Amino acid sequence: MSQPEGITQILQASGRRLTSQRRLLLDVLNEYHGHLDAEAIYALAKGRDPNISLATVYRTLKVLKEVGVVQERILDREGQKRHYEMAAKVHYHFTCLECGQVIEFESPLIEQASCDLAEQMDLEIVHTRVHLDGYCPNCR
Amino acid sequence: MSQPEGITQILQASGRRLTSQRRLLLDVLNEYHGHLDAEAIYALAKGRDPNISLATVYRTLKVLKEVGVVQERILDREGQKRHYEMAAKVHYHFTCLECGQVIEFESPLIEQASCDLAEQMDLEIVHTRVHLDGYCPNCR
DNA sequence: ATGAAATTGAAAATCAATTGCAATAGGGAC
DNA sequence: GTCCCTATTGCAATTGATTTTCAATTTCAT
Repeated sequence: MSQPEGITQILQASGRRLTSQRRLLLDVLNEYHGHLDAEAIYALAKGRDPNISLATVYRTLKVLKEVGVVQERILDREGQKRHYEMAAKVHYHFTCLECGQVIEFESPLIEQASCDLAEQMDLEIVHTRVHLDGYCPNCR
Repeated sequence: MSQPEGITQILQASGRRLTSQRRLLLDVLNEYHGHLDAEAIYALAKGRDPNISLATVYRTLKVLKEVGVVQERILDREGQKRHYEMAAKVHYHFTCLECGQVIEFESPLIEQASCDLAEQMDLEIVHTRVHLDGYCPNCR
């Protein structure tokens, strides 16, 4: 019930299978809709299936990314690790350099900037990554 | 002559020294103003000083980053490695997913979007990362 | 020139992410 | 339901970028 029906089909359409591990990870991602890193996802998943391995987490995230169900982000300025979330409508992120909180936002202006550029330079833009960092109201 | 005078001062102001290795890396970064990764910088530097080590390259890039002389970027969507360039006026990047070419661009719209958000959410924005990928005119 | 402190090279260590392999488990065909 | 082929898994080992440790060297204020 926690899975949108489509996902099985999406996976199977590309000859993939919906295993219990994949179902579990989808559950986790759906429930904790923040921006989890692989380690955090692993920890949460392990709480329900102690046998799941970190390698499976990475492999599953890769698959879910490929089929467009989850999105991968680099949220910390150091870029050391990646964070994952269920694919949602286009939005961007702001990270507070002090407390680490992540704020999501949308921005038609940015979309327009990207369209402008595409037209002007004759590009086909597939993906737009935008990330701001700075200080949130509490920390500034 | 290839070094802006300021850099020595900038380094020394923070109790750092301008060593031959640092001078060399600054030369390299100034001459090849593209977006080099640490390995490429290392290769170029090694051509002139075979004794320089990769660790020094990383350490120096870190220092130059800290004093604001170079900027670090994540240009490939995989985010596996970082690229470096001399700090210049604010600009963003587009990477062709096919041929890998990087196109730089400026965008007042993006700056405005970021200012708008800052005001609206009461944020202080320190840094704006924007990166587009897609296909360049030749590859689309 | 002297010396304290910063910096270096080389090798080892980290850390996130990936991969090889043998064992396991989906899920279509019967 | 049973069979079988193949995708997937867990585990351990590996990769690849970056960082750190440490003894030796170099910078630069005095």
